[in-house]
Amino acid sequence: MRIVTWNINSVRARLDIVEHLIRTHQPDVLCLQETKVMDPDFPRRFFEDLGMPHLAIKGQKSHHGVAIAAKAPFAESYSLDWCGKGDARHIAVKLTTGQTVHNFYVPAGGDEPDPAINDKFAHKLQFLDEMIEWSKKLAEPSILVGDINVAPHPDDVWNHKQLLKVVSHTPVETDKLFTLLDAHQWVDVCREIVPLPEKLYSWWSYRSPDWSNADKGRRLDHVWTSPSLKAAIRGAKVLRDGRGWGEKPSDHAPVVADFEF
DNA sequence: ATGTCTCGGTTACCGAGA
Repeated sequence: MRIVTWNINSVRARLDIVEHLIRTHQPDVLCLQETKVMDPDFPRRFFEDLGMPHLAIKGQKSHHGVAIAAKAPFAESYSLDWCGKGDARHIAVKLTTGQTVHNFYVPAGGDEPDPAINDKFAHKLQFLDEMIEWSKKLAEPSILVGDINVAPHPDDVWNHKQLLKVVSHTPVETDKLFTLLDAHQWVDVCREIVPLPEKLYSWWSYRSPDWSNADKGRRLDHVWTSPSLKAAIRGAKVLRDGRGWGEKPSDHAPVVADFEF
């Protein structure tokens, strides 16, 4: 079972590289974030034609939006609301093999890491708090993927010291992420395969010219599993090359995880 | 402070969000 997560930064603007990902890496379950499309306009036919006709989508106009496409049917699917905002940041599917896949797009949090003056940062912290409470009560076996918008470890960013005051790597965010990991004893799948202190990133800003050479990356995209699924992990990798696919790449690379089930 | 993208509203650019 191959599960891939990718922040696509508008699915309709990047159908060419979504097709490339599906053809070259053959995910069984593809989780997308920032689809930026309302549900009636989602390119269903495109995924059907590529052999992934089973879709669970939660979109809204212009911003956010999540989707799961799969080769095989789901047992069920649903979306949860976070922070009472009614926005499109979560979609879940229960696989017929028994595991539930939760696909998240956590708020980015704006520029200023101070909840007193930045509502977007306050929203991000509240969102993570709700994920912590939810994780405490969550049933196994679960898989959590998506753009969490936090790079937890010093080796998840290109320069730990320089990023301590930059939203995505501030202590208040990384502390919450470790509390969140603890809340379900989540297994950080990529770090099982690529252990610390090796550097590992999944996002490189559009604003950094020559992104690959500069390599000012951050690991914002994650795949976590319940403890009971740890023995089923068979591999994981960030498709770094994916950051450069197409004429107009996403600023995120796809993350691939393989399981024996 | 800057850099660069997408989307949508009102246009052949601009503001917001990331």
